[in-house]
Amino acid sequence: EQAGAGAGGAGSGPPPRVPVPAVSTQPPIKKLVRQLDFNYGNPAMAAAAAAASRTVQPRALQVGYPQPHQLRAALPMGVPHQLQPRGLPVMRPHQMVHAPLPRPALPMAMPVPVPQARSALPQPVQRPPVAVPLKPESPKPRGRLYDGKDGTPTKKKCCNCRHSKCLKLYCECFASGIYCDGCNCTNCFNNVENEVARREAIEATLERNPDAFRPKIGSSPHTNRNNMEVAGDLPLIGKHNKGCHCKKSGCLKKYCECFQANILCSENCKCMDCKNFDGSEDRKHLNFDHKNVIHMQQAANAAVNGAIGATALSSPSTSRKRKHIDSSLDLSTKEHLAIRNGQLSQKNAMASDGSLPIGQSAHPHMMGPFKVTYRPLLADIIQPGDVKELCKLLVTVSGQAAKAYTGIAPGIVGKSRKRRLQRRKMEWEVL
DNA sequence: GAGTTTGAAACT
DNA sequence: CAGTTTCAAACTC
Ligand SMILES: [Zn+2]
Ligand SMILES: [Zn+2]
Ligand SMILES: [Zn+2]
Ligand SMILES: [Zn+2]
Ligand SMILES: [Zn+2]
Ligand SMILES: [Zn+2]
Repeated sequence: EQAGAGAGGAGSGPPPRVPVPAVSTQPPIKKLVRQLDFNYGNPAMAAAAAAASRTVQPRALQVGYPQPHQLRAALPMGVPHQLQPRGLPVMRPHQMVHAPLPRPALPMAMPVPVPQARSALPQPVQRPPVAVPLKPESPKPRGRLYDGKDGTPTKKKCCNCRHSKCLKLYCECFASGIYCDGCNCTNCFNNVENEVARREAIEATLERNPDAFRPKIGSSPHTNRNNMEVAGDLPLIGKHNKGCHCKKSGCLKKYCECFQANILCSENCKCMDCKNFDGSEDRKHLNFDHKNVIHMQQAANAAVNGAIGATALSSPSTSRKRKHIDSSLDLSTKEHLAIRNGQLSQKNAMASDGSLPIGQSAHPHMMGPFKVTYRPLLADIIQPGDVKELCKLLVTVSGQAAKAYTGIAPGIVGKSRKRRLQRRKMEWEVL
């Protein structure tokens, strides 16, 4: 019974730690789940935003989704914020950034997140571990950003809301923190013209759930210290923060947010008859049907209704959820990596070629309301504090080297400290 | 494209 | 917090 859900896992059977077969492809995504995708882009808007930001005076940003708690003052300019500010939908690291200058012009402001209370360093606490941005995948991945048709940027379609005014989380656009633009919605208030109402809606939403605009999928680095190999890592990195509550989809259809995000169900999920776990035969079957959506759906159906589902045939014990995904990072690495990257791909990122959940990088440009500009891949990875550390390290190292060469005793720096520094240095090299 | 199914979000 | 309703997307035909 509730197989999947929590119980299963732990104790019973041998963990079939099935190594996941290479990931295979999954159906091209169509739309993403509601709320899962935060990056939309719109070059024009981005440019405008950038321009606008340039003209504004530096002040606190705030334009966007106000965080109830305190808003911290301005972000360090020019510096990428590192942690994701709570509350707001952030975009993927390498793609966008908030403009350096705070305070976007009004109209575009979207959810700019307010930096969480502390700015940077403080939180050793467990911030969601994050995966490292794999490959930046440059700009093209998403095949259909622009629909070829008449050359008009059809961009990805957005919502088709009719009764929510696009001011509720039901609306994908609103949930993603973007304005509706080119959507097929009716009675839309998620636009600049209705900024006031929109803002109120945002506040109300945040009141209900302060994390409403934060990414729902936390990442979990499945990487080892070097984080390499992540890329090869299978499909599932990260887990849904709240978990799904599916009852009839077996978590093998896009109705399931976990599945849609291309991640396995976790202990956070309270789904029934979950088949979205590592080692699930049913899930494997899906993956094997490369690129064939129809086949995949059929496989999913089979799994769900038990017709063919592996679960029907094989051991009754099959169902487990993965519990601790994380694992293997050493502390220091975690410290460094955990903080950033708050989110993984929130959508099913499978590309036509079957890629991983993570990257989604494709957006060549970003969307408007947020001010965005292109940013280096490591922009969100490298934090100001890191830079400082690195500088310190370099100074220290160079000093030591000098001493070594000059025969001066190096004793000043403790060994352990040195080691730490060394380790850090290595981490940097990796990055 | 119309109609059904589904589970998150909203509401009570 | 649980139970119900609302909603828009995923899916089916
Ligand atoms: Zn909408
Ligand atoms: Zn929309
Ligand atoms: Zn709309
Ligand atoms: Zn599910
Ligand atoms: Zn799940
Ligand atoms: Zn599940």
